Amino acid sequence: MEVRRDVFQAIADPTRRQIIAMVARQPLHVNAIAESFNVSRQAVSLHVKILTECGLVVIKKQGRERYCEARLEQLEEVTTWVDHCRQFWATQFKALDNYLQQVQTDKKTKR
Amino acid sequence: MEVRRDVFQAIADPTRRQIIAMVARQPLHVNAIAESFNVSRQAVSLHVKILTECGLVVIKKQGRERYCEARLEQLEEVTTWVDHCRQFWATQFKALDNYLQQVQTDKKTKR
DNA sequence: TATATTTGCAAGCAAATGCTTGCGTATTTA
DNA sequence: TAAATACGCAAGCATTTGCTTGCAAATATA
Repeated sequence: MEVRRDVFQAIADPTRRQIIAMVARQPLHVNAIAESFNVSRQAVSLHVKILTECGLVVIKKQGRERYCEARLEQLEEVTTWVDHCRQFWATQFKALDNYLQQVQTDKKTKR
Repeated sequence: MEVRRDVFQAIADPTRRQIIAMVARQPLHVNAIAESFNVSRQAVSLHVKILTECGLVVIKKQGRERYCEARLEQLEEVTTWVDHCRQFWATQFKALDNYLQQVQTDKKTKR
């Protein structure tokens, strides 16, 4: 059974984020990606491997080259989590609003 | 000058994501957070510190307790990046669409 | 078929990460 | 004032991460 990589962890690395942004524009093979970075080809290759392991990138073999294509559906997990948190957050402030309004009403009633 | 922590790195850890989700619902002090986890108070304290360093959480002192409040504006950086990538991605497919449509048109013209 | 190119895999290593334990400090409570 | 509570800091340690170098496999080219 394959251990599913964590998408959040995958995008934590700035180099990997750059790679994702690059292949989102257009599919690229590993060497083409590596040319844009100062690290070795193997380092890039490893980053790509991590990205494929969490489904953010898929490899299409074409002869001896391997093209990396972005699969950004996986980023859904990230936006979903962010939205989730934001929703709670908004609710929290709404509750505060309600409370303040209540205080205001009480004041009026008292007066 | 303070070294700004990376938001992406901050949310890479599942424990920290949980902490963010918790304090997004309501402010909590460190011990209250720690009770929900199996790790030590100090471990949680360290996670909170990391979260404050990247601005996702602010500490409000109240007596001897320190309340952690969420500051989710910082998550903007994450959603912005995701949207950015998605936009390129969509453009890529649009380009493919245009190409296919062109091929189709050419066929018709030829015929 | 011999050589060049693209790539993955494995070993090794320094730095970062996440955790624990022990101790000190500030604040509250008895 | 003395004890309890909430918390940060620092040291120590195992694991993970990110990188490099060396080598082997697959495919293309001469």
